[in-house]
Amino acid sequence: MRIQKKHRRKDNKTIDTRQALFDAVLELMNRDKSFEAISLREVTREVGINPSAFYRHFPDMNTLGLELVSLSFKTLRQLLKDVRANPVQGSDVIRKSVETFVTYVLAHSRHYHFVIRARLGGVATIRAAIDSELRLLVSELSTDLARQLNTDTWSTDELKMLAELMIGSMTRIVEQLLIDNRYDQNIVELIDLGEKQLRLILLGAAQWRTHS
Amino acid sequence: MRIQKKHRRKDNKTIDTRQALFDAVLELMNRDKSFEAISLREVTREVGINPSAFYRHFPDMNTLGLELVSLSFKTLRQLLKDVRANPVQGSDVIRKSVETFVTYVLAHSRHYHFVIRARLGGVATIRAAIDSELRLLVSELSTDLARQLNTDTWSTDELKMLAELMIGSMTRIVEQLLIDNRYDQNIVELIDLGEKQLRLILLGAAQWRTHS
DNA sequence: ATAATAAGTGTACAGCTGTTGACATGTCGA
DNA sequence: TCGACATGTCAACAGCTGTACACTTATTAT
Repeated sequence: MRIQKKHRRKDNKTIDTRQALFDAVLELMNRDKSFEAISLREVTREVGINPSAFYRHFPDMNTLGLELVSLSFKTLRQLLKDVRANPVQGSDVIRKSVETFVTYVLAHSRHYHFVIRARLGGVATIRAAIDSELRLLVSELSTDLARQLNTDTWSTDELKMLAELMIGSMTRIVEQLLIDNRYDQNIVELIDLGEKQLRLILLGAAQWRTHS
Repeated sequence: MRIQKKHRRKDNKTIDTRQALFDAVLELMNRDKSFEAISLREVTREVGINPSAFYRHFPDMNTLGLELVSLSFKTLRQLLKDVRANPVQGSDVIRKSVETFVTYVLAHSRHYHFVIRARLGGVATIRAAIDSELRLLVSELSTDLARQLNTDTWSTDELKMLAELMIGSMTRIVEQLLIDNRYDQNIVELIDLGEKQLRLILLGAAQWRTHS
């Protein structure tokens, strides 16, 4: 029995092509194509390889898309891990959180651009993958919030409701940030918007049921 | 000079075909195709006419999509007009508002399904059209809110921020309601979610700057 | 050095696409 | 009645698509 080993050239050409395929898809989406509308041949054309060579790396576009989803969320998960390990300090926690978040999103803009666009528009399997990743985020934030809020007045469902509201708000910010070059409306304005929305939500959360 | 008149058969066949083209697109999107991925030929096939006949009604798919946008928002505008003319009465205003909203959306589900999906995923021109309609909604809601809130503590930007938060929340509800047959998770739950989110937002709004 | 394997090329195929032009048919006003 | 016009059919086109198969070339382990 033969031992299966990873094949790679001395210049890592193999891995580069695979990466180039990812990049090509992201680039084409950046040029205003939805994932569904990108053809296999377009991608290989962009990379500069023969259409047949695509199959050496992925069985079809769909699985490429799915890998792109988990790849994109891996970087987001990294951000959240960093933040949790090294919590935001200082007086204005909310503002700084939004700022680091926006900075991070812009640094990986093409990944998040892909996610935002494919979340609703694309193929069912990809949509489902993104959805389950987002659900994970919501439940993670829920447990984070559970530690900070009074668990007597907050049920599990209500924590989820709050988490969804916060993530929903941030999602809208990302949408406005990345779609249609609309970041010409100053980034600072969007950070301001996100900050105020979060602040208002947390203000509401602080009053939740204590007023009744 | 000849007077141009609308041509219609006694059975209104003309208008029916046009309507049938709209319906075909909505139907195909309901079968999980993004608008961009629907071909002209598919639509005519669905209707049962020759591909060439399409051009008798629209110059291309894009303008059909644009008309579909304004058509969809026309019904939504009607809802809002109704609500404003006949405001929700009784003890639980928020709950009833969310209920009527959800009912209305479900009654025109295919239109809103189209809007939700095309808002981010589709062609640039259609995206822009939907976006400007949504901006209009936000500004309308802003002026509505201005009448109900203390304009001393609420600036125009802040009113817009609040309106965007509320509409964003409702948009998420619609997304969950219409995408992926996910309304099997009971509709009542979604109404509950929407109600609580709105309640929390308004709770935060009530405290906005009065606490400082 | 050689055999195995990974990666890429070239060619070919049937199927679908948008769009055109010439033609047929039904509807209605004059 | 008849001509104008709206609507629809039919056949054809060039172009793009995904995928298959046989092939060449590079890389690596033994």
